[in-house]
Amino acid sequence: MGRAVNGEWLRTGEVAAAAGVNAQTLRYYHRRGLLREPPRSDGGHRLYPPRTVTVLRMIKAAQRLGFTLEEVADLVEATAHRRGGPDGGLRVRVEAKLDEVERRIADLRTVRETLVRAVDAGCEDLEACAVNPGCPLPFPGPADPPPFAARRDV
Amino acid sequence: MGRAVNGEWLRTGEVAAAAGVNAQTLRYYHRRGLLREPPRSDGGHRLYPPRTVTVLRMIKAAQRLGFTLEEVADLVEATAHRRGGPDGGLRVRVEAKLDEVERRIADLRTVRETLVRAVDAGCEDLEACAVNPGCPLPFPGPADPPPFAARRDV
DNA sequence: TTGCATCCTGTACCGGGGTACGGGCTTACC
DNA sequence: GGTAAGCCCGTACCCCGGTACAGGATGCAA
Repeated sequence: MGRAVNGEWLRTGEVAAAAGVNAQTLRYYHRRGLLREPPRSDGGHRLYPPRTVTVLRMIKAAQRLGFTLEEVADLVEATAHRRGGPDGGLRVRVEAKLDEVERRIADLRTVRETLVRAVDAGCEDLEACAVNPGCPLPFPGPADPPPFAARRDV
Repeated sequence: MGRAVNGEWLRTGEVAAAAGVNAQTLRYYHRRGLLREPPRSDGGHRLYPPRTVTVLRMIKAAQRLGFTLEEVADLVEATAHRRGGPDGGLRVRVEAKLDEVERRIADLRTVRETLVRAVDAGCEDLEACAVNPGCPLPFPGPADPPPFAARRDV
């Protein structure tokens, strides 16, 4: 398909399709500061250079690695201007995210152990569990109003 | 008059404080169907039995185990009416959640490996990475512009 | 020149889990 | 019986990552 606009420029829908995102998402990313506004046609339609597709794929890749859009915006901005060294602080940010991911894994492992113990204990009623000291569910906080002493130990 | 209702009943703020939640959260849980509406005073103030505090702690415990409020509502409803067996299907639900948590852990482990490789590779520019075959970042789809791929899901 | 696809903007909405605000009534204590 | 704290209700707002819709304007080919 001969790319009408002399093969150099892509329209919103083309970029979106090539990157596998919704066209509305492009506008959203402009608002969020993740993408710079591209030049426009005389009629006001955005005309993107082909590398925008690459940028979008990069954004999606970073998201899959657990970066929020705000963090991605910062990543893009930092590496574009090479703030904080030759890599724009990219390595530092990746390492921080790695720590974060490791903490989340650890948390989830705790959750998993608790669920396993709950299955083993064969709890059969949430309310009974709440007052049963053998129940492994992690009840929060201090004392109940008297007759109902829920478990302590968080 | 006198300490209304003789120490048996708790007011919204007392329940909230005892369970460690915001008082507004109680009303929210009523709307979400997680808590039944309690009786009211003549003036229309809610008067809770002390076990509501236990129920709230139970809800918080379930949330920490990864259940959404919708799932918790279902859990409460199921065990209250003992749908699907003596435990109201509690065990099945806990096992399902356990699977979910394990999948989540596996996903995060993949993410972690990718981050580790990214650090090792010393990527110094997101855009360079995107076109560098040695870069471990998980770019979606094929190379730069065309093939109109439409992958969804992250 | 017409006709249709695509694009533009602003605004509203989804789900998840709440929190905050304002105006008015109740309760508790002195 | 006065006063302040506490509660009532409806509604709006928060974050996050988008998605949808309405009502016009453009682009492009036949």
